[in-house]
Amino acid sequence: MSSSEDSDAGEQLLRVICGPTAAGKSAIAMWLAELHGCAIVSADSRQLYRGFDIGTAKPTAEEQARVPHYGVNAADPDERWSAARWARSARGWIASAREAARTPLIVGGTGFYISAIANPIAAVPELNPASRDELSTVLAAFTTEELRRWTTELDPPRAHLGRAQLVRAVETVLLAGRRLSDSYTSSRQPASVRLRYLVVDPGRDELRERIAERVDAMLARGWLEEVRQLMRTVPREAPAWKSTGYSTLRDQLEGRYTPSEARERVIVDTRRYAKRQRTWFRHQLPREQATYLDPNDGNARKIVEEWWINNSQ
RNA sequence: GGCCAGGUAGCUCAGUUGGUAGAGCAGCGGACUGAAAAUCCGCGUGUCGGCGGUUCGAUUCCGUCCCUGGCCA
Repeated sequence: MSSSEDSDAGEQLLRVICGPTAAGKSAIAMWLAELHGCAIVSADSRQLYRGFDIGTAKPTAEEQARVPHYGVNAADPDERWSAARWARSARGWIASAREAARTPLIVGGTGFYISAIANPIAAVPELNPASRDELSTVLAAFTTEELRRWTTELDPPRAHLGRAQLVRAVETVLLAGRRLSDSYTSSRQPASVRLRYLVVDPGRDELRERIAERVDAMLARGWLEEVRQLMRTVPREAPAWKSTGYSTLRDQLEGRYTPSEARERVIVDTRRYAKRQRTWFRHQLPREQATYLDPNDGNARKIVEEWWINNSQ
């Protein structure tokens, strides 16, 4: 098949396969990709990082040989990425796929990144990196409650958010003299692409089992050894270490957990991550753009095929 | 079979000198505009092993039965 069905209509239509971790997105994506000659664009904030392979469930070399993948191994472990940066890159990957006559298929669990394709992250004031580093050292000493009170004064619409957001709101006001929330309201731009989501979700109980099985499979494939290697080359504070499980296995290797404690911890952390993802996909997606799929549904294949056809421009 | 210890939330346990109970972990719900596998906000979800008795009132006291662990036979 060719990508001509999707090319040059005024607005791009993009198919997205998303859903919580371990839901079975990849299997469906690989099937569709081989059937329709797609390239897969990984929308995953962790598969980005080189060297973090087993624990991030990266597509295998064999899968990457069968279907071209973008967005995998695109960053060094100590690089700090962002939704805006990812969306910018993704536009390039999508264009490359089309140039290669392949239909781009976005696949991944990082909903925030995906939504940034359709709703570009607002342009915000550039902050001087040196001042920002200096300020964040100072802010690190404040409790979250203190930062929240401060944000209530400086940028009220941001005051209900989490610590990471509070810090950024305060930094922006202090260093740029502007409220972040003002940037959002003033720079609303019309979406340049239309997304059609297939949300893969087998449900809480099934997910629970799949997560435990997958963590065990990852450990059996040498995840611990991978972490041991990474500890030699990747700085302790590198963003890639925030990937679920990695710092726990590092703790195990440093003797702070027994193997069974670490395994349990990783499974629980993964479950919590999946829960947050499910909440996100339940509420943050435009309802009319989303099709929800239980991969164990007897009609799953048919639903996927219909979803593909109905979103062919 | 006898003796001892124990049976309270999904798990590990605390507690009530009689007024239907609370911690940790697990779990559930939610937020999300340049860290998003991040960062935060909210919520005890319970036949206090069963059945009788005493009592205005029993998870608590008494009896009995069941279950678990240990010791002795």
